[in-house]
Amino acid sequence: MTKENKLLEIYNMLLKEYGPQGWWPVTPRTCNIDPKPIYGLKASSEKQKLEIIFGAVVVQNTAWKNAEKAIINLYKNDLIDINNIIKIDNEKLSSIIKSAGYYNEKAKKLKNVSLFLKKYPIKVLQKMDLKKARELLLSVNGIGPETADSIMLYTLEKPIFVVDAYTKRILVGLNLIEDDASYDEIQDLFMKNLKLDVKMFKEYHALLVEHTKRYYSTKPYGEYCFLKHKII
DNA sequence: GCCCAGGAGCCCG
DNA sequence: CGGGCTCATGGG
Repeated sequence: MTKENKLLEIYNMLLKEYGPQGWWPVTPRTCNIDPKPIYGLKASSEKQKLEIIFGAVVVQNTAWKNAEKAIINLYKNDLIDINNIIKIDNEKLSSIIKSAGYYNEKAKKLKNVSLFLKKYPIKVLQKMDLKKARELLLSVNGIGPETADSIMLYTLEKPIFVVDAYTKRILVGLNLIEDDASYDEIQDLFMKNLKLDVKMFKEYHALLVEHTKRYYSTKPYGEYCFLKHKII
């Protein structure tokens, strides 16, 4: 099987096994009393798009449940708002996102991102050339490759494949890449062998995360991974 | 007590 | 350019 076919086959099998994941979870527009990010919604409002961007920062190297609490707390304090984030003092912001861990760092990051978005609003980034938008995002202190690509894919809806530690772990497990493969290398593998499809890229990344939770979170990684027997 | 979670920046050779 | 260190809470 070619790599192209393998990558597509993996996607189809994961989708069949787990069903659509509906990433990225966002709080419904009308739900302001008891905010909670829900899977399977379309981020239609500007606030929902901003929630995804802030969420991408807050969830860095953190369990989603811990990040989710922080996002809900931001929401309740009317901080899914660029200007309010810029206004609030670091110490107070830190305490609000405490549950997500690295709260001092992440408070600074949220401010950096907000200042950036004031200069380059979401709508402006959306119209921009794909490579240019990614480059600008990466220039923000606190936005690395995975966070930039998550924003590109889930907020700006650009056809970029999001790579994370899990993606690599699974691909190494299936002997599709070497364990020293770089971020860009892995991203190229997906983007050069698959149709550039935003909807599919969103699902694929989410499915890989789900697959990791089941088969690649405890060593030895991928021991009972059902893909191993089917992907040759 | 340990390990890990939907990473990134900085420093150092 | 790459490896090691730091940032930190909460659940298993």
